[in-house]
Amino acid sequence: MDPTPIPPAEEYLAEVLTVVERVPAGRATTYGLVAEAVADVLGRGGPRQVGQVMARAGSGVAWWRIVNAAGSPPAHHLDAALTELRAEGCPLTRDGRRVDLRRAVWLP
DNA sequence: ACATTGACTAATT
DNA sequence: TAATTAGCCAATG
Repeated sequence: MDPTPIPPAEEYLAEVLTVVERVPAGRATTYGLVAEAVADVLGRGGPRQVGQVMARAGSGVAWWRIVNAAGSPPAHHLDAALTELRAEGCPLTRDGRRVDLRRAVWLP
């Protein structure tokens, strides 16, 4: 029988979204950490793959809780992300342009 | 099969 | 602190 008619990319997509859903409001995590969590299950993928998935995911997911290692949300919707994060009470840096990962990071 | 691309990261300057 | 460089992994043309 065919237990997996699921394309690898779709499986990876699903796993990434699962991890993203676990990030609590008011906290944030990085592409790299999500990639590691997914790799623990699927054994493949890296930060760039997570980014690719998020780009495809669109709305319906809390994409603004995923930031790069420096704490900056994706440049595509930087202002929108900062607005959402602020609304959730996510700790930001003094200049208010990035997430203060030292306090806000959530480990998968 | 090869080259290009991308919501990345870490090290260097 | 910010800009640049090199490395990385899979999707796409």
